[in-house]
Amino acid sequence: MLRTHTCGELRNTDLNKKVILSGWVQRVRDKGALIWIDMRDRYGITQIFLEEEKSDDSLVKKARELGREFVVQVEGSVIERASKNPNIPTGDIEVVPEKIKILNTSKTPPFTIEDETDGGEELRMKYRYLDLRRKPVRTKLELRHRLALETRKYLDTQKFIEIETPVLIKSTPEGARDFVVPSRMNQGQFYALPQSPQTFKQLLMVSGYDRYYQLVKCFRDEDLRADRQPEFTQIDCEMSFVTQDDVLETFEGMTKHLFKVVKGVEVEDFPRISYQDAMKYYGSDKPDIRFGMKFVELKDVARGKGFKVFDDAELVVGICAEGCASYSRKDLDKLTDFVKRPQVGAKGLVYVKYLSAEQAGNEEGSLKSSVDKFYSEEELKEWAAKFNAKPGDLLLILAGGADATRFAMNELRLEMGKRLHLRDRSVFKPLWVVDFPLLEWDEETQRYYAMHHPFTSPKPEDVHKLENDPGAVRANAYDLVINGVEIGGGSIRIHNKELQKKMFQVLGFTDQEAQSQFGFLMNAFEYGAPPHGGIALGFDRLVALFGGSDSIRDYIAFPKNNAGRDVMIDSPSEISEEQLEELGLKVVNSKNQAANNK
RNA sequence: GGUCCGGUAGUUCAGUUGGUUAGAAUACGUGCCUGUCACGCACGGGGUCGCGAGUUCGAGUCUCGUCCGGACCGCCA
Repeated sequence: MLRTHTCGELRNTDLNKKVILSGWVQRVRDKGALIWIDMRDRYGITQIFLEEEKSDDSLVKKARELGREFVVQVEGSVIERASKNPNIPTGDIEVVPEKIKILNTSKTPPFTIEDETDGGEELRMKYRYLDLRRKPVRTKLELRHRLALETRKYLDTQKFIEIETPVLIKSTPEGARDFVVPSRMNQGQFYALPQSPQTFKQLLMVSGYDRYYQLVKCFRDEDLRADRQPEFTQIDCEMSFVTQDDVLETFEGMTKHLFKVVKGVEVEDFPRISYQDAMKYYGSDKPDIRFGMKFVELKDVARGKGFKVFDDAELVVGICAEGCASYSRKDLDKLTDFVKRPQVGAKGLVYVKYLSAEQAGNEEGSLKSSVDKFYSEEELKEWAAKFNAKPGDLLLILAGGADATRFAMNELRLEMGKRLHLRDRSVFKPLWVVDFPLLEWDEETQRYYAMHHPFTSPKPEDVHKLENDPGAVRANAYDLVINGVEIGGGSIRIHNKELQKKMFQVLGFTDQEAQSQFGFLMNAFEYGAPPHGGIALGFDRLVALFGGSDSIRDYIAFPKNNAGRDVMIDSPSEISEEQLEELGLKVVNSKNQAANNK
């Protein structure tokens, strides 16, 4: 037997027991006459204790051979510690060894295996198998496991069944770039890895599996971010004979369940706001509603006073930052620099300080702004009223084209939320964003694209606009947003062949293209397709949100870096001439050739 | 495709206006230490300053290029 107990379970109640432990050497503290060895495994740390005088010479010698991360087996008895350590669960006891066996040696690791490691990101990713030994990383993977388990348990109680769908599928031009896999048996042809199991789950609905789910890897060949990996996991679901409300209620229930059992948090009912209102009040389709600071539009009160910037603007919009009238010139300059960054893109920032009586040095308080030249105090007061601003508050105003200004104001609102500590990681505010537009016009290619995907159904009352005003058609589509993070989205699907055909027409597909790419789905719709709809939640993002992090990388055992590389196994990599030959492929252009050959 | 930040000891970093032999902490090694638990003390080894070119009497430091890593914009139905 290699062990009778783990390194995390022995307590006072185990005194005098003969035990065998196996694990890694965390640290040896050799004080000459006394030697302590911290032994670590997944479950915790147990202290091994030797006295030079009372122990066998060979045992002491063996103990002194141990280095960090050696794998050892210790046989001995549990005793009470002379001086206890209240900071760890096993801190009342220690094990006095009779035998120490080195199961394997270890090189000194390139960084310390400690909660607060000295290793940088790059090194930890290269030696990810060592990084995973660290408790903070292990805790994150344990959280991931727990969420996966509870998701499955909940969906099982709701009569969902998990069905696997294929990974080698067919490339389609819509949406994100596909990862592509060459076929040896069909040279010159390629599989694609799924961006989502979308069409398969819809086919399962046609087959009568009216509640399907899958925790499934999906793949998108697009550039990465802290919250985007080329392979990622979705909680993918589909239901038949449901309305939009049925889907929202089911997954609101699931989300609440996860918060309750995994985090011990009771979240309130999720508000539902339309895409249009989300854009109007937050400038974003994934608003963070942990704090207010809603947009207020000022065009009607600000125009016609000779301030050209506002007069010429399509949109004049502001937010009210509570208690920020005390901001100095320097603070305001910093905010101005923030909005002028190319990533935010505003031309400038107008402020109005609603000074309190104390700040103004008079009895009533006063209003001071960067546009005092154009607006009287009375007029500024009228603005303040629109914001429900109180003395002591600060109004921040941007103007310009509607889309760009909303975008910049969203960035500014989030920045102010951060500065005012209103984005508390222990607070969770989910919401549904509903009534998304069905289509999005793309200037570059001069055509409409499906905002969600081409299988999303238009709202029945808007279907008649498909011909003449496709941009105005709203979809039965919804997103789940939590704390400003898009956690998932879905829709009620089209289940009628004619409507699906029409949708492809609007998207600029010829009948032939639609038939060759999605014919299997439209054919299936002719054999009794039930009304259906579903949702997919980004599992990695959900786990990171639960863990209180913006980056999903730490919650993935073996993630890729921001260039899509796995620096541990060094992939992607070239393949041999023989492999290329078999696949009927030839590399004609490789900018990485030189780098890889070094 | 673009913008920004970084690369100096095993590791994390400092390094002044361009100027003598590039430092600290930690890790590692050796010795001492009877209750440690981030043990302590003493001593020691450890450097292609990412790489290449340029400017200069002289480059870790300035310029250009390049590679690597990180963050972001575009992109992500």
